[in-house]
Formats: sequence, structure tokens, C-alpha cells
Amino acid sequence: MLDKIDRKILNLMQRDAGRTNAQMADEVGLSPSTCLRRVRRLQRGGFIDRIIAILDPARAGRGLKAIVTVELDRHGAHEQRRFLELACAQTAVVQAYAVTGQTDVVLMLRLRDMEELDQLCERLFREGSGVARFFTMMVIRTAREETAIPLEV
Amino acid sequence: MLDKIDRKILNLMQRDAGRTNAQMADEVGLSPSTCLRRVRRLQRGGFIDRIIAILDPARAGRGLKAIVTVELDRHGAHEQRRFLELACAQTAVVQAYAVTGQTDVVLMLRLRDMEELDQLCERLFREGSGVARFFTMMVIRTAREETAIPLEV
DNA sequence: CACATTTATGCAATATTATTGCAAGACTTG
DNA sequence: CAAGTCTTGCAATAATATTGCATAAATGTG
Repeated sequence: MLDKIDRKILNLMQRDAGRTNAQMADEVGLSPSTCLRRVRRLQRGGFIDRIIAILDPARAGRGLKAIVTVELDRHGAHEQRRFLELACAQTAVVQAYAVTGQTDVVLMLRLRDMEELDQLCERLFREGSGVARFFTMMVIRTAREETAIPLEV
Repeated sequence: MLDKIDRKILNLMQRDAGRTNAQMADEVGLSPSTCLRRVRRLQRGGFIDRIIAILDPARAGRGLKAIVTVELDRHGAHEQRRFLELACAQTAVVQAYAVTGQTDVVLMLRLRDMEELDQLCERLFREGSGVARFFTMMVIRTAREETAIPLEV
């Protein structure tokens, strides 16, 4: 379905979709019109989901990151769904996953400061929230943070 | 530094940077030229880091996600750095964090299949890699996965 | 509060960039 | 090998981004 040039285009756009079509065409060795037609095809085909801007977290006032693992009291589907909904409703929660293993849910948080973490924990983990235990890991260093999906060229 | 309209622009662009400047101008209630000047200012000022394409993971052949927590044998800075470098060199590792808590490192993986996970574990966690324990959590359901940084309007 | 200075705004003109029709070439399939 | 399908590049056209400029708003200063 995808040939080598398609994957090249996707890889370029995953890292920088800000350049002009002419530049891209040049980099993948096609004429601008052909290159653009491929990009449109990749969009219509659903390979490219959307084009977005990535902000600088620190400048946006949310330089703090935390990862939280959550174990629920009972491990039913209903209980889990209820908790995930509550979690997703929190501004600071940017990723929320139901997972296998000892833990039921993993959350990734983007926080303004520790106070916000405190308030968030109040809301998510207070008595009666169905949470048995949770472990908060503050991110000390981000060694890698890619949105790009690895594509073999 | 940022006024209400700037934040509106950033919020729009975090979700969809594919629309035309004229459309955006309309949505934030500015003329196209003024709107564009703001966008350029936000880029030059470093608030907007870059514009990228988000691919459909399943279509890109990496529909499997996993989260791995890693405890190292010794908790020195050197040991940690060495392990993070090794981890970041792996194609499937899209996020890698040094964190506080029981765990030293958290990895987010994007996998083609379980076999790739198997091979990855071989490389990262074999004898002598300095890893004491690791816990692999397969993602069952993604309730939320935002690249957007929460900005109060 | 009045004034000067800076900054942001919209319009219109201009420059760039994206898009499409078309003919030629490449590839597939029977 | 021939008919059909798809892809390509070029050139024309359409759409979009960018800039000069005059005006308006905001901000600072005495």
C-alpha cells in the first residue's frame, strides 16, 4: 500500500509538517505537484490523521510532568470505565490508558506546579473513588519524547 | 506575555494546524493579516515549537502500545544515563523518562507485534544490563492521548 | 489628565504556494 | 504484446500567505 516515497513523506511530515510542499518535493525527489498529490492521498487514506502544532511545555506554563499508576479496588470493567472518565475530565491528564498487569490504569500528567498535583490527587484518589493504591512518579528528565511513529524507510 | 487571543490561537493550532490562516482568523475574530502576524510571533517567540503530522498508529503498522517501568541495580546517575541511552536507541521506544519513586525509568513503546516486544526485552533487560526488575504493561485501551498542552483560554 | 511613544489592527497590493488539466511515460494484467 | 490503469511533470490557474501603509488602540510619562 505504501511505497518507499510514501514512507519518506510520512517520516518528514511526522517531524516537520511546516515546510512548503516544494521543499518536501525536493527532499523526496518528486515534482511539487506529484508530491502534493501523494500527501493528499495519504490524508484521504487516513494515514495522516491530522496536522498539529507542538508547543513548548515550559512556555505554556506546564513544565512539570508526572506519571501515575493506579490500582482499583475491584477490577471490573464498569469500575474501570468510571475511573477513566473521571481522570480524562481532568485538565492535567494528557494521556490515560487501561493496562494489563498489577496496575489497572496509567496516567500521564502535565502540571503547572505541585499544588496542582495535590488538588488533582484530591479529586481522583479521595475516599470512595474506588482506588486501592496509586504511585506517583515525577519526571526528572525526559530522555525521549516522540510523537512520530517509527516507520522503516 | 500571552493574551486571550494568543491562547485561543495556540489552542486551535494544538488541535488542528491544518486549516488556513483565513479560517483561523475567522475563528478567533481577527483579520487574516493580523492573525498571521500573531502566529509568526508565537513561532519566533518559541511558544510554537513545530508543526507536525500525526499518523494513524494502526495504519502505520504499530497499533500495539506498552508501558514499561524499570528498576536499576544501582541508582547512580551514570548507570541511569547509560540505560536511557540504550533505551532511546531502540526504534520502538517513543518516550523515555527518568522518574522519582520506586521505579527509575519509564518507557513508552510502540510495537508492531509481541515478537518485537520479546526482542526488545532481550536487548534492554538481558543479564548485565543493570536492570534489577521491570514491569511491562500492555495498553488495553487508550482513553485519552493528547499532544495538546492544557491552556486556560 | 494630556501628551508622546509604542504597539496592534485592517485593508489592499504583492508574492508565494497549492491545485488542477493535460499529455506523456510507466506499470499491470490478460 | 496490447488495452487499460496509474503516476508523473509541466504549465496555467486558483488559493493563500505576506508586507506596506495609514489608522486606531494601548501604554507609558510628565
